[in-house]
Amino acid sequence: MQTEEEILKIKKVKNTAVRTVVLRHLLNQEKAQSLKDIENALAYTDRSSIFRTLKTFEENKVIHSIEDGSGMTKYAVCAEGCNCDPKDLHYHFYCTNCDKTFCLFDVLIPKIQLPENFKLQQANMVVKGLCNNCNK
Amino acid sequence: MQTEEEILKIKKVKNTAVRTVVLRHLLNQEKAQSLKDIENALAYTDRSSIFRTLKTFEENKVIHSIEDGSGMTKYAVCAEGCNCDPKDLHYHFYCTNCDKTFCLFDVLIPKIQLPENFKLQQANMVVKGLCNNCNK
DNA sequence: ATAATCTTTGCAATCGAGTTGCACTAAAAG
DNA sequence: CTTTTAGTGCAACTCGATTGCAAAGATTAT
Ligand SMILES: [Mn+2]
Ligand SMILES: [Mn+2]
Ligand SMILES: [Zn+2]
Ligand SMILES: [Zn+2]
Repeated sequence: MQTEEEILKIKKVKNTAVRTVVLRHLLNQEKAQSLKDIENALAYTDRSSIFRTLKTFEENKVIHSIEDGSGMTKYAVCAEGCNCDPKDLHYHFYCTNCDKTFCLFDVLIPKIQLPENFKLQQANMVVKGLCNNCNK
Repeated sequence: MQTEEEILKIKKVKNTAVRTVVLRHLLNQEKAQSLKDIENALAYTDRSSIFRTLKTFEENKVIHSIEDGSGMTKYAVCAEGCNCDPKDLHYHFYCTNCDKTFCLFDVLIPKIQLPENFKLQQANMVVKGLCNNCNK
């Protein structure tokens, strides 16, 4: 597991106080975080600073965003070596009971055969249902 | 192809002026429509009426919604026989160039092997890239 | 080291998609 | 026809996202 500093160095994002603490928070969570989640966790850091940090992280592929339909965009740290291109595609699971959203890095995503002449660039794949904790 | 009246009858949704015109509009489009798209197309119908119509349609499985990451939820008429359960899952394609979003009814969606004890209920699968028109 | 320049941060204001309360109208039931 | 229920239009509001701006911090040039 890489440290915040290593990740930022690799992704060529300058290290600052806010960036370090936001990235550390994301690394410590198992579920993808919304802006509000992060804001609540980091009580003394301003929302817009976190917001801009997330934008910077996303542009530089430190994190990726997930639209899970909850109304708030969620963010998760990219896997080591991820370049946010089609080969790094993976599903996300949104639990309709506990609201957890996380990356299913281990679930194989098959090659998607698009119609003639379509070009795949990215994807937002969200599978919804009950997580193991809630499916009882 | 079913008429608006037939669809509403099958789905047990009472037919009204607003509902007919909204459904007709959706049927006439090849791409999924946002609330604003519909509002613009139906100049004399109120936004909140369209909004509530869409909610009613979705609850009764006349249409399904798509979160394509554009910031606006899109809506598309369900295929004949669709019941909005896992077996009716299909991908959606969002063209990052022309902003069209549509249902890929013809692209096979493989069985998704979820982790132990997870239960699949629905999904929001959006593949992004260039459509055949824009990929030139 | 100091000054000039660029970047990041915090705060407040704003935007806009989505949603709701309420009164009015239309349709269905009695 | 009268009562009840459902649908509509309008205005107001919510809330996540985004932006303008000035202060603070970091970097580069002199
Ligand atoms: Mn992910
Ligand atoms: Mn669809
Ligand atoms: Zn759960
Ligand atoms: Zn296109």
